[in-house]
Amino acid sequence: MTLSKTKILLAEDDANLGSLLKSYLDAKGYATDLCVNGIEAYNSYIYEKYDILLLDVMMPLKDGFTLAKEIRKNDENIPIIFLTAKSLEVDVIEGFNLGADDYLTKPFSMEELLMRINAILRRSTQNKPSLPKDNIYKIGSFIFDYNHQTLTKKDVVQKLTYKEADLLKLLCENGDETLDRTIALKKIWKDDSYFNARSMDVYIFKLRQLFKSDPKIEVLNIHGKGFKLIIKN
Amino acid sequence: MTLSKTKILLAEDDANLGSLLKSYLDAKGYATDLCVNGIEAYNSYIYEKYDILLLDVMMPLKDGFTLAKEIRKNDENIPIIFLTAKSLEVDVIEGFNLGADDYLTKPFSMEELLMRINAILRRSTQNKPSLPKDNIYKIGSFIFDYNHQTLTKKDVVQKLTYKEADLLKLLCENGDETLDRTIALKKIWKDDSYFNARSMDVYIFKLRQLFKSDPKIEVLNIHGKGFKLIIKN
DNA sequence: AAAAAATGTTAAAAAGTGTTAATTTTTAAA
DNA sequence: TTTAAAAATTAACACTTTTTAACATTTTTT
Repeated sequence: MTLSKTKILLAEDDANLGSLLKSYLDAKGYATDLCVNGIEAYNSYIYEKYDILLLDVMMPLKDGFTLAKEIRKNDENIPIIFLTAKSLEVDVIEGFNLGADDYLTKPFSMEELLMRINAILRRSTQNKPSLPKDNIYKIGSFIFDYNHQTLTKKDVVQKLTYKEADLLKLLCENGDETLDRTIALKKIWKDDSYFNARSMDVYIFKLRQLFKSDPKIEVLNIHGKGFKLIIKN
Repeated sequence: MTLSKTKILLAEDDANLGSLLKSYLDAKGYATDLCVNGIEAYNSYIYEKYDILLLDVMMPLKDGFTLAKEIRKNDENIPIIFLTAKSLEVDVIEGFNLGADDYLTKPFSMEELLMRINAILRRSTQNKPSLPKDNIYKIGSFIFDYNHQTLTKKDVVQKLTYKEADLLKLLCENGDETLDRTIALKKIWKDDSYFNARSMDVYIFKLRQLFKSDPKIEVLNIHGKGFKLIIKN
């Protein structure tokens, strides 16, 4: 399963900064389209579906504010971050009045930009159509319902404990990627220590017990990294 | 009808800046609680329900980052803006890693702060369940009226005790989030002790008894954390 | 190949919760 | 003010979940 990447539209007329940002963001796993002026950016926006827009305010042909105004006519909701060298108060206010989610003044660190992008995406993608999260996963011949903490096979309902359910959910969410030990420990146990790690190993064992009736399901250990849930067919 | 205001928790040890911000925000229609140190802010957080937290990073007794870490254990989702005089890169990164939504470096204009608060609230309140009218909640086939302390099914009216009603209200307010034991104990019993915790367990049992005629309603225990009211469909 | 590190497995200890009933405290009626 | 009823707390015991400990096995490093 290939998870589709988050799409970013970057409108920046400074070629150096633009390509630097694009390659940084792409390296971080995003799919970034770089446009060098407002017209080009608008065309890209029309033809592609983006998750977030990074707009330079001062650009040739069409400035960032005008561009944002046009885009907002189509989409009230798409996240926008303005990037600008100007730090005049009035501009910041105007930016936010256009429904901006953030307003960064150059120079900024790329890492901070990344953090801010993620902070916004965290909120904007969780409110997507699938609003009430079902949290129901199909695992081989089993149905795993996280909200009700149950694992069902045919008509046999198995009640899961909180930790079992949490760990299984993390494994499910990771698809065929490896779930890192440290990530799981921080998310579920809130702390990555020796004993918590051993506790997690016990839970991995318990999950394997739960699934042992279905030989197609395997909780694979990646030595020194973590675990991966694979469903053979 | 009095529309309830958006509640802001402002933790700022500089008394001048603090009261300036509070009066500005209050004038803009928010209900702002000002705390002058991290401990006080944590207590306010426990006892009140806020829509957004503005945390100074450097505060006496407990710094903003530590405070945020503790709060995040209870609520992964509540919006947090850090306010700080430090502009060191590493702090910004740490702030966002704690799940911050924004990070403002002093001095900032109050208008910009307001804009940033609104930009975040716009996204975070989108998926909030609409507030119940007059403290009346629909729970599966039951109607729970907090003001009258009654639980009604069809035409059968059950009178609830104070503690039953208080606890049920907290569970309802939490939606499908887990109601933390410690939070419930501090809010209802005013003190988190062993015996109060056992008392609360007895009340959980009583609530389950009240709902046992509707198998779709479940008061789920999250081991070591608290309880969660879920309505199956 | 031996040592070290990581993981698998099982069992016991510790912590937390469910349930019932007795006791104490509070409330409201006489 | 006294007293019965209701509400809340405390106690007791059963049970569940999680952690810790111990030892076996596998994988990686030296």
